Amino acid sequence: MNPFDAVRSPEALATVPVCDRCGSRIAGLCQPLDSAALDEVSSESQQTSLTAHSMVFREGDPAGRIFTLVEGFAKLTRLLPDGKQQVVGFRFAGDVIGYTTLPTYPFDAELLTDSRICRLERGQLDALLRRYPVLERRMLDLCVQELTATQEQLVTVGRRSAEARVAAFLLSLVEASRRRGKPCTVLEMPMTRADIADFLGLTLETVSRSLTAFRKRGWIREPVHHRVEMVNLRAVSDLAEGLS
Amino acid sequence: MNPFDAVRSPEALATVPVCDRCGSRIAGLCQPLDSAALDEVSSESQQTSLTAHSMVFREGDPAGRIFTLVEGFAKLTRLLPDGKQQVVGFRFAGDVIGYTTLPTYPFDAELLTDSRICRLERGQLDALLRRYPVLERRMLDLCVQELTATQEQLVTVGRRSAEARVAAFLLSLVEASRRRGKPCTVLEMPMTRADIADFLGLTLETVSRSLTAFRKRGWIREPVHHRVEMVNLRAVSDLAEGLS
DNA sequence: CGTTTGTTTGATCTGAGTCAAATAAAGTGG
DNA sequence: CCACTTTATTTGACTCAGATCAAACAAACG
Repeated sequence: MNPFDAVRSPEALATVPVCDRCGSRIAGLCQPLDSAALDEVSSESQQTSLTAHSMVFREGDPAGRIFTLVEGFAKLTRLLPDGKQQVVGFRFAGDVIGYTTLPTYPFDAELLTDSRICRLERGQLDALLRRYPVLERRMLDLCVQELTATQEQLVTVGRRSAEARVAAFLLSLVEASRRRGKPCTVLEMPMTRADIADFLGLTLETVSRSLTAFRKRGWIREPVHHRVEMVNLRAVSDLAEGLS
Repeated sequence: MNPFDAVRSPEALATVPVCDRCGSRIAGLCQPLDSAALDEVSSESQQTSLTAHSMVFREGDPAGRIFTLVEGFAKLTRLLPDGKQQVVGFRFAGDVIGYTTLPTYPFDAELLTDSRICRLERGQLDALLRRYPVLERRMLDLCVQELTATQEQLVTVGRRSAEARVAAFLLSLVEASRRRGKPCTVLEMPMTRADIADFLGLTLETVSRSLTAFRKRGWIREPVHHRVEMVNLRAVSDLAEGLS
């Protein structure tokens, strides 16, 4: 009855059926739907595999589709008038990409790795929204979540030192991994130093220097390219909090 | 029919009845309601006058109410672990404050001036949402708007020089004034240099120096305290865009 | 009218940007 | 599979925008 219950009782999610297309018990759009509804969504949505560096959509494209990232990593970027890019966020398996009430997408979405994405046409989405009003609430929840995360990011970029920003970024990777149900200390990190820098409002050299410093202090390891191991999570989070 | 139409046709807003309590043809929550619905909301909402520096709510308070700022100015802030504050946004007459699907407010809301606010209990809001499903869509629209603005702010704070940030801030005041239907070159600016600095990720000294520089270049004037006159809007917006 | 709070301005310092060059890794086509 | 190109990362030297520290001034306030 109370439309806020969905958020108040996250433990209820465990009982929700999982969309076999989107695999999205985690964070996807379909989370609040029952099995019948899931079948309908499944039958209307298209799943595709795309290679790294594909554009899911571009800033300014008519926002005609909504996507769930089933497998892989993506970055969301805006192009500045002076040609530089600002990364406004990263997306992980289970995340929804491209839901907006605006007529066009407000940023580029580019895949960082080979990925599978689940695609839903806006017309179909509208029909689903009419049939399952709970979905509209779901979209609002996702939007609030994203807004809160963006405000958090604003604090990080606005007030923290370079190393603290990089530390906060590493923690956000840990958090994203936890959300996907893999609370593991070895994390995929498919973004380049330049991507991270554009996300944090730094230069790629400064990001590199910070990560090198963390490595030398024994806080992290990079066993292979595009993978970090968090050795001393405590030290990293203290630095991120500014308690250095 | 199409739930996105509300956003696609902003010109339709002119025909929407105005909430006499909230005065919110501009941006308020009640915008999409018809007269009958407005009467119901009016009878259930409370209007109060509050003095400058009152807290509308604090970060972490149970999010039991939603507010419309009828008259006045507010700032939204988050407190960092190290005690510094980040201003995540300013709010103007007509804006909604405190709508969230989270169980608690994610930031402080403090009034900058004597203000009138319209208050709605969450239980009443839930009832309204059930009765007027269009309101849920409205909340989603507002959330998307806010998200877009916050991402914009992220770009400003992450990538622009100090003067460009201050210029962008001034432009956002102009834009907010325009949204309230007063496209005027003399603007209320009730926030202190420290507030602006905390919003832009700068120090108050740097904000002061930037504004002084703009004044010396004849781009702005400050006829009285807490009021700016935009003399050369073009110069300011060129600087904000980084075309300086 | 004294006190508090906000603003301006100056002098100095420093964290992160810039420029540059050396590796290292990942593609790519023969 | 290997030479060759391209792209990503690291490291060093130098610079500068903006922070910090400090003090004078102005406005608001009780």
